[in-house]
Amino acid sequence: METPSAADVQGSLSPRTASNERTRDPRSPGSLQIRQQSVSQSPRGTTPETDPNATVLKEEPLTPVYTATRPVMTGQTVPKLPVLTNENALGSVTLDDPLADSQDQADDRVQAYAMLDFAEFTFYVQTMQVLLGRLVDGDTSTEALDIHLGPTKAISRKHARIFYNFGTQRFELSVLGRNGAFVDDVFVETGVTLPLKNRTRIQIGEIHFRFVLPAEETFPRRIEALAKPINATDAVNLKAALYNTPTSKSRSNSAVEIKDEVERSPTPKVPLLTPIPPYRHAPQPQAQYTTASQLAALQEAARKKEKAKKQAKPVKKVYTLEEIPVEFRAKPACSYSTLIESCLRARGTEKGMSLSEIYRGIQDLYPYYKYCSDGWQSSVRHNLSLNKSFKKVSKEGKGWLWGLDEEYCAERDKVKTRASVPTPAPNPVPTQSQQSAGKTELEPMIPPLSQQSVVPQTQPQPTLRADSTPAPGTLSAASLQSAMAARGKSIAELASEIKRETPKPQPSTSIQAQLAANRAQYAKSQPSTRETSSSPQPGSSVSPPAASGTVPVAPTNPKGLSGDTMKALGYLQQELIKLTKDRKMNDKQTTTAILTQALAMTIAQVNQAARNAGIQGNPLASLIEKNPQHVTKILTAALNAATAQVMKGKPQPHKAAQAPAPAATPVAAPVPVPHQQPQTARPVALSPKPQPASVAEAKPPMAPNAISQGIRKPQYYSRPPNVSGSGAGLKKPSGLNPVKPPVSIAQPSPQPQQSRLPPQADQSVSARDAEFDNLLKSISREATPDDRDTPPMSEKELDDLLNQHSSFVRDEQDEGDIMITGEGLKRPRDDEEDILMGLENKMAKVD
DNA sequence: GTCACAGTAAACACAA
DNA sequence: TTTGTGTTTACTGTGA
Ligand SMILES: [Mg+2]
Repeated sequence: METPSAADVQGSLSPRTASNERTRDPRSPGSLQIRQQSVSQSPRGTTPETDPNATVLKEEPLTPVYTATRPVMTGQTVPKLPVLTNENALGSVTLDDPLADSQDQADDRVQAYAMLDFAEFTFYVQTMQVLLGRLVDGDTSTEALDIHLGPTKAISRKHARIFYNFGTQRFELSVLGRNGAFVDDVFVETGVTLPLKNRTRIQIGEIHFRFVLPAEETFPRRIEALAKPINATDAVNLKAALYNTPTSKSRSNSAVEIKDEVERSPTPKVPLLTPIPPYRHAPQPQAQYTTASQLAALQEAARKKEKAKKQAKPVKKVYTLEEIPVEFRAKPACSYSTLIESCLRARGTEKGMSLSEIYRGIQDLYPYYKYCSDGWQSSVRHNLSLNKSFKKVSKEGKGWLWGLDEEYCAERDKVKTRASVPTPAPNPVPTQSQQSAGKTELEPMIPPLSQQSVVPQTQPQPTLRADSTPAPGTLSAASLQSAMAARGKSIAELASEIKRETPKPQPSTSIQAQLAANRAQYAKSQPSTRETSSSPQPGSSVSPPAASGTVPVAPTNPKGLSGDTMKALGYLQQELIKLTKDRKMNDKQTTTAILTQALAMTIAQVNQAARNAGIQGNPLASLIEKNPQHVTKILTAALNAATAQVMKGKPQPHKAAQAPAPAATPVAAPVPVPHQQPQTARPVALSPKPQPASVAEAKPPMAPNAISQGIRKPQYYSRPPNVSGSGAGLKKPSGLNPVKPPVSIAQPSPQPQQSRLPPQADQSVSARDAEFDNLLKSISREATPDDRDTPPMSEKELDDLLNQHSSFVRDEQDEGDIMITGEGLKRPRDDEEDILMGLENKMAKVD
């Protein structure tokens, strides 16, 4: 095996690849080192060794010579590896003569700046930067990746960059991927760069690793710095690779490929492409190894153990959003007890059902549970144990056969019926084909509107739930959300429905058109809405009626809004546009939808905050006056949420709102809130007690695993608003639960205050409808100073203007990536500002 | 603020 | 020893 000297590496100005070769596998004798390897001269010929256990699992056509496709750092030299020359940091590291024969060191030393310690391998950072991401065939830009993080689209093509910052003299991590990353269990959104300390934990998608600096106690082996001066160009081009020769030959420009199978297969021929690489946990390098044989022995033992473990317990497939049929993405809005009961009724026998049968039954009846992550089984067991409705019928094998305690059920139903408004008896047994057929199913089981929570499950983090909280919004937002809640749908779903259902020979591009669509949607859903007293639902109607808030914003003025309100709305509009300037826009319809939604959300949030704080008067105007930054924050979060929903069509209304602790981390909010006092900007006037200032910041005390599970254990659908979740019990059997009023998008569930809000007063459909209309009208009418005197723009003019936005395209590079967090949507574009300013002006003219 | 309830997770014990 | 099963407990969020 060729191990070019450092001088060779250093001296060459030609593009080359240095492979960071991992050769832990004992089956490749003498390869228990990681060494710089230049493949620049003859990538095919200089990798004579063939190791079937190569890390790189994917075979590709041979590439003659790696050609750098990345920008090259020029004109800069690195006298020494900064990290290692810093006494403070790593004084214990011995700096070898850079010109020393690398072959001598090859046996037990690794020259590297740092190490990325993955679960199954170790990547030695031997270059000034390392790119991590998802390799996409045909996308040459991804060929520059140093580490392939697997095929899952939750990982962006260029998801992260680890690089040495010469200015700060440290390694830093730039999060490039849409879905962000977790750094030391703290979510870091895209666009953020932060310093890396020794042993920093990084999680991208489901891939975990640590950034390890070469300190004796942490580095598995003696890591030597490439102490000699090197040309920065070389540094960039030195691509460390974790592969062995056979495949490395064919992948001269690639590095680590994280795959599922194959890796240690004796015949790593066909790469298996699994969405999430449940990669094997190869033995981690142990410190203090001095000989290759020792290392080999330990590694083999560990590997065997790992293998056995793997065989015994196959990794459950983790589905990506795309893989899950749309109709099964939402968790059925019924409690576990309901699930179990329905299952037992549908499939139970005299002898009962075993636990595993119940599992399967639930999965069959509710395919959602086929796709969601584990954890629900535990809840089922818990429920079986706890709930007296279920009793052990007979013993079988390990456990019991479970059945229904009909007596108890009957009693329970009686109590239920008494406690609530006349309600159809629960018939929790869905027909087998209901959910399977993709219907909204559960019809017989749950009142039509409370069927499914459509909140996509992304993470177990507390999320806003569209059907778990009373609609707090008063203004027009209420009607928008009422419409959503009426169908138990998320905003995103509703939005998509609006898109689909709105008769739009022409896409409705104007605010008015959108309004009309919303109105239509609202009206459509209204008849089935439970939250309004105007249309009482058959059966129980325990849910709080859609509240009319205390917000007196033109509550009785269908034609016009008060001056304050107008002013406030104008402010909102301007802020919205400001915020939008930094974003990549989409087609006009989408843009309109986003803006409309963001507006509605914001209003709802403000109203909610006001109500929480017992604010009387005009909360919007009041808050703007007292704490405009807070308003901006809310607006920002709402914009994020709206953008996520509209753009992705993914029912993840709360993702933005659940931005993991933006205030608690160096991470900025999805869109940096301008002029904001960091972390301290709290709505003094509106927050008598500490409460989340906005959706972006609103965050409950971190529940265990809350954030960390976001990526670590992707649950692509947030636990549905446990319809039965609260205060239900016998009083409110989930199956009988009326639809919960919609939650304000801008209102994260973690806000405990919201639950204590007085329910909104009833409001007639038409009133709210008009209000909604008026709101947006007024907003669009609110002229900017420059445009006050401009003549109104015709609908066509507006459309033409908006058409300009249709040229906005999505991020081509990451197109197809799954947006998990609903954040990171900020995509600046140079010409956006002009266009948006134009939009702003035009909007002002439109009426 | 308190309470009840449901969801979730974990610890633990037990049996196959 | 591992895995599945069942119980219990703790904690959290939600709604009344
Ligand atoms: Mg029981």
